Amino acid sequence: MPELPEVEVTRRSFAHAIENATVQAVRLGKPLRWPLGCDPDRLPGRRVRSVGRRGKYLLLQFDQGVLLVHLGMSGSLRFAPVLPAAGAHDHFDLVTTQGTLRLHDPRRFGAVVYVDSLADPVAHKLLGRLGPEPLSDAFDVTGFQARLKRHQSAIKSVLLAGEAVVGVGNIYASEALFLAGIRPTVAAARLSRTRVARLHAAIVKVLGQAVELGGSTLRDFSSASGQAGYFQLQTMVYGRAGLPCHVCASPVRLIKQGQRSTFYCATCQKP
DNA sequence: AGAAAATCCTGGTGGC
DNA sequence: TGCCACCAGGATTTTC
Repeated sequence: MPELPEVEVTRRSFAHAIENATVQAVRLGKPLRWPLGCDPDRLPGRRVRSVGRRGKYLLLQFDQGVLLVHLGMSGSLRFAPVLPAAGAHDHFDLVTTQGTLRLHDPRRFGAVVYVDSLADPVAHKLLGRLGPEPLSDAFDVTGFQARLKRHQSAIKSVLLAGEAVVGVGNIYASEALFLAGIRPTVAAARLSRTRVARLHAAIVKVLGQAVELGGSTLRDFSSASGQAGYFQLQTMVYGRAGLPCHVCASPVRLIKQGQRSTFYCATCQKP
């Protein structure tokens, strides 16, 4: 399940290789979350300028227009000079002079959307409400606390919503809250400045570390070059319900928050 | 208005 | 072994 680190690892794994390539063809498979938003025949001839990222969206910047790619829950990208024939779950191919970029996504929660520019209303609808990037200077304690103050709901749910900070998904939300010693059920607005600072540091640390380690393979994540990630070897609480906490040995608890699983240690994480 | 629930989808798993 | 109910979850849409 790709969260920000997986998306960033994917970006780094093919950004350089696809830069300056010219699009030759587009192949569409089954429908994804949203329609492409343009006639696929408009894309051949365009040149790939760069591959950026905003939250969990990859941004393929052409000399004219931008392709937004979201991996959803089960999506992964491959980029190689030659790829085998498309399988049942390969729903998008961008064939270029330097290789083919392919989206493989069994559950089809992912999306590939074309916009003429990031100022386009469609792009604004998808990207406009996103909070600051956690691994950039735009993510600071003061601003983070100000945004948390606006939400009375549980801090775990607020992190997932992506308005206070973008890119923290279900796995890393549990992990960051454990690192910060904060109970996931605490109302976001009630966190003290000290605890917000701890959470801020924890998010930066856990996401940064996950990027360094190549993302998570809790399901079957691999980068666009096929390299698996290693983060799953080091989760402190996620997926460890009933197992002893690595710090204090009390059993890790599992609760549901907004239909999502949350893992925490009742001893290490204070309400 | 803000928060919770429903929704999309399919592979994997556990029970019988 | 087969069948089935159920779970996983990002982000939008709908309901409360």
